[in-house]
Amino acid sequence: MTPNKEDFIKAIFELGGQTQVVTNKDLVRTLSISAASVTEMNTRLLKEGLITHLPYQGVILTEKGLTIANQLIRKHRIWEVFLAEKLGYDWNEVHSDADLLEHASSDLLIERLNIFLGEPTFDPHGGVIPNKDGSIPEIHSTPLIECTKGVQFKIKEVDDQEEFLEYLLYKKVHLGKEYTLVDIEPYDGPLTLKSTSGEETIIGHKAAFKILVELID
Amino acid sequence: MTPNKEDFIKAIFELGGQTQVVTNKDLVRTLSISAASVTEMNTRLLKEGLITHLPYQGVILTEKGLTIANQLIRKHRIWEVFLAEKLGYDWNEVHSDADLLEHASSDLLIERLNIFLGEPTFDPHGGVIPNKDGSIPEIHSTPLIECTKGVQFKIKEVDDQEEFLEYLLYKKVHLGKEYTLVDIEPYDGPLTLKSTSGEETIIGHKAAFKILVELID
DNA sequence: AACTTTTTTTAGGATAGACTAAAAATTAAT
DNA sequence: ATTAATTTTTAGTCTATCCTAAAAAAAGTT
Ligand SMILES: [Mn+2]
Ligand SMILES: [Mn+2]
Ligand SMILES: [Mn+2]
Ligand SMILES: [Mn+2]
Repeated sequence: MTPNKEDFIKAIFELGGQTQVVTNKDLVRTLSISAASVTEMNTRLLKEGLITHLPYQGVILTEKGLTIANQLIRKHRIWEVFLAEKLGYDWNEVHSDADLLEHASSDLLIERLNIFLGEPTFDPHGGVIPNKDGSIPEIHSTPLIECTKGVQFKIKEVDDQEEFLEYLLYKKVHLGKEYTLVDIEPYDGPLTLKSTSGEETIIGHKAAFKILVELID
Repeated sequence: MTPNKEDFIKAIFELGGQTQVVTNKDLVRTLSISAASVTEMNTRLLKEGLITHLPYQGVILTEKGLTIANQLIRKHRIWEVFLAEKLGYDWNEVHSDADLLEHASSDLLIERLNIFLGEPTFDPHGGVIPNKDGSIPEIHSTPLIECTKGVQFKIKEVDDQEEFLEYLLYKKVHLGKEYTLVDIEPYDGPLTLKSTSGEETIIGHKAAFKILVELID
């Protein structure tokens, strides 16, 4: 296993490759490599039994590939917790360093780091940290976009694109914060949130897809 | 710069390449690669102006190469401090993980980690941590082998080969510990040390080359 | 159904790194 | 001074990863 293969498998997973066929096009866009390189990498991973390949359609992860993806994500997210909690990174800064460190971490290192961090369950974006064996703890949260006017909720997880995190930082939206959804405009209009302390925040319709919340009874 | 090049330059430095010519043979032994691969890497580094090459003799680091070596050693040693102090590694365990992490560390990460660790001066083996700009703080210690019978000293630095560190762990020799050199046998014989608490430790002649001490007046 | 656009694959190359085997140069030993 | 042993270099391959350009297949449009 090499860093490139690991990142490739992780990309397939993040594009839904556990359940759906992921197209070469998507991987070209995500990894910023040529279409030819994607075809090549597919061939390699197929030979190693990490993916199933449907010619001219795309790829799906095998059980083996899925385990590798989740173990890499475990490393990535544990490093993110370290960077955020111990080194004072903001949540929009952690991604690129964790993306390198994840490939330079022995299993022993990760386990010791995990203990040092107090065996966290979530990364700084609310992403759940997979178990050592590659399995994933069950989580129970709803996309904000599916909420109806009037409900109360708590922020549980957000998309980890750097620009989106900067946007949330600007909007003062962070994990654990509680709001009431006071308004949601039709025709893909904006959402108005009101925090427990009374400030109102307006966020765009598309942002509401990238925020997962837990409803408060 | 790639991990391989970095490690190669570091190896040249550790073999004395700042001042002496380092032979291909030495690099073959240190890096466990073929002689042909050493010649090849020499050609590459020469082209980049990181080394001076004397055909059929060996290589010396240029200023540029030296800076890269010291900056890599800085990263390596800062990681070693982290592994030992925060994750509970013994001093014989830190090397291999630090050897990977050093290549996956942005400058920003290292500076933040350095601050988190309290800007340490030495690594767990007493090796001095180079400055950010690649310069090296002056240090003042003597090889134990050069000490004479009767002197008192404090352990300042030890060779960082894994087996040697295990040996020292077994002999209960650690950084900062103070001893009196009660006996040193002629004909490359053993040395007898007596700690302040009274225990006597006998160590081999060759081990005394790998231990640096500071004399206590 | 035929034409156009998009996507995937193939073909042909490039670079970094590492290997073995053979040739050339240097050093050591008669 | 030869010969022998060691070390370095060259030549020829290999794998992983990336690329561009062209061909083939699939999807979209009239
Ligand atoms: Mn990565
Ligand atoms: Mn994350
Ligand atoms: Mn290294
Ligand atoms: Mn060290």
